[in-house]
Amino acid sequence: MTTKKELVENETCPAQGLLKLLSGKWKLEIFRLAFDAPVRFSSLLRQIEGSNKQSLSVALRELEEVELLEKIVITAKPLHIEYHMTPKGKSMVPVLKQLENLL
Amino acid sequence: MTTKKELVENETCPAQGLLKLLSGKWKLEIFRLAFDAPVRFSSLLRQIEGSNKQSLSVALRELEEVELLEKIVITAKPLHIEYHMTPKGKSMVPVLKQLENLL
DNA sequence: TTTTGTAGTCATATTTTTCTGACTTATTGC
DNA sequence: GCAATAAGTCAGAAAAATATGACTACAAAA
Repeated sequence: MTTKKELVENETCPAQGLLKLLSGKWKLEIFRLAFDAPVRFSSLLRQIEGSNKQSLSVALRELEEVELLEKIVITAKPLHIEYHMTPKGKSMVPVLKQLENLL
Repeated sequence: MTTKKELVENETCPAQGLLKLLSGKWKLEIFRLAFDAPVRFSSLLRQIEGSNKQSLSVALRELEEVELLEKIVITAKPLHIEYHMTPKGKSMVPVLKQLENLL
């Protein structure tokens, strides 16, 4: 059995794991949209042009696995699913902003 | 003609470009080693196990292009080449460290 | 002068990531 | 009941990233 911690410890560079959390063609964009408001599968598919079901599906699952997003089933009116940014996700935002300012 | 700035502005998410600077299998490790001391092609090839000439060559060129490393020809004794971390590179280090602490 | 070390390039494989299109299950609106 | 929307899965195709092995050019050492 391989835990998340072991995976990170196997990395030669500690930041590598962190960078990986957001590596992938669509993850960062999904993440940014989720910062503004909870996101939904079907609207992401429409909003993010050039994206596709499969890739978004994988990206959302992985963002969930690393606990940057949380999947929530809304059992109201038109019953749907939302992905919310977690506290861990929120904690990354200021660091990412710093990165932006560096360029 | 496409400038670096245009490329960045085409990104939907501003941090995307930044994350890309260090995306790739070996870049972050090269970058970390270059923080400790200037690095050389042949020693990287020995130090970074699992790596190969081609990939290191490409990674070094790209790190140079985005101005995180600078290539310097040492015309002394055994005439060789060193890659030095630039001020821009150095400025990223504390942000990367913050990222590490986030996990 | 033949070998060794450094710093690569080039063409070609192999691997990994991403995309496409068909299909599924459940709910809701008409 | 019938079509539409939401949220996917799956197999296979295409594209992008990495790796391999052969080769080059130059300098220095034996």
